[in-house]
Amino acid sequence: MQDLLFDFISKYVTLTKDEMNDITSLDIFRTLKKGTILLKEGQKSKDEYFVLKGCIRKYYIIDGEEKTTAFFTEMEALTPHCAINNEPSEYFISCVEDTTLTVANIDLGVDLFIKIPKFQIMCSILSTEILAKQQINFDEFKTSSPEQRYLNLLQKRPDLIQRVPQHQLASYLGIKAESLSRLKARIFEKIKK
Amino acid sequence: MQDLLFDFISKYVTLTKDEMNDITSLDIFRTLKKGTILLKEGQKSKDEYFVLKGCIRKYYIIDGEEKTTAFFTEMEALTPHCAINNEPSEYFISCVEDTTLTVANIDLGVDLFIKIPKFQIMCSILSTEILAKQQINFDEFKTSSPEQRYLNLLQKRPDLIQRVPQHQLASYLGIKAESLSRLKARIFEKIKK
DNA sequence: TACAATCGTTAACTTAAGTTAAGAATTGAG
DNA sequence: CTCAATTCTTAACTTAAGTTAACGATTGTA
Repeated sequence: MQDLLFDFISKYVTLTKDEMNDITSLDIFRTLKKGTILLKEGQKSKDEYFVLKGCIRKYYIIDGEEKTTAFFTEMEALTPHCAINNEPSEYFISCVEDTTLTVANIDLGVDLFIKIPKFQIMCSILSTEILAKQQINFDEFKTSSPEQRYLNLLQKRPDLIQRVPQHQLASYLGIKAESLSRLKARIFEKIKK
Repeated sequence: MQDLLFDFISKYVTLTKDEMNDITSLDIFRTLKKGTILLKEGQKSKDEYFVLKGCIRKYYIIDGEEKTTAFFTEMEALTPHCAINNEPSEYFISCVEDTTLTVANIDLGVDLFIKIPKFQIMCSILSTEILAKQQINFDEFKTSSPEQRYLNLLQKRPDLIQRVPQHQLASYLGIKAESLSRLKARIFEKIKK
């Protein structure tokens, strides 16, 4: 399982055997059951997550309703806002499936930067990449209808539609579960003709 | 006008007189007329912008229609996607008002990093800040209705509503201009009661 | 100043999302 | 295996956004 992490890292920087051992000895790998809550609203935590296998989701509870705003699957990283600003979290993070991930305290990350300076390079590349992706996602979301968003998701992350409960997917698309059902039926009608 | 830039920088790092002179001598300040187009779809450019006074907007043309996805006002920076990936731009950038900004080639930015290493620190702080803001904005957008988005904007960026054409504001809120007019009338009705 | 273009609003009508409720299918726990 | 909870879909109705068109106000330009 750790190999998944090292394969990922190797795309950005080359680690020595010693450095890999340093990382392994940190004991940051966790396997969690579906439904496990990693972070709750109001909670302070400095943990960052990197998904190796499985899927986690970020959601708000607004007026008693869950609003899912993001999913993170294999090789995706999530640094909760509260880990940066040290304020109580405004959202929840939980496992959509049984999930294996790394849980790294953000301060421990800083230690690593000292021990393995090339990690800084990787992180600055990664954060640029994530920001760019984020901006494109936001633009696409703003400029398209729920139906277009669904079709777009079908192209870009077809796996998500299969592995995620539909009511979570609906709020991820900015609509209600009932609307998603109708929307899918509508699309299916069009294809049939 | 340059003082605005140095005031901004001073929040992150302290520059010496020499360093300030280095920056001034780069001749990166531009004042542009309302309506000036900084970047067109399909164009390749390595320029990054930092608004000192005025307002610029980023928009797509989709099926012949302008879709505005972002505004940048005083002390906000915009690095177009094409400046990073060196692909033709997918969107336009133009001046909403007469605008003074810095235009810096991204390669020139790299030179600066070598000449003034502390700029790297500032940039990594800035990119973390921007990513965090971006994520919160996206979450707010996803979890709220057009009406809530408008009310939210009224709280957070009341100036935008005044200085920006309503049809541009509408697409920024993810709706059509006519819907924005109705939405405002609706809100006004509620307040009147 | 005069004329054209752009802009903002209103109205009537269409389409799709929100709401409420119900029921079938699936999942999970005991 | 069984029962309860969760999930997904469908339906009927409401609300709001999209569409098309018109019109007055504002802006920019010749």
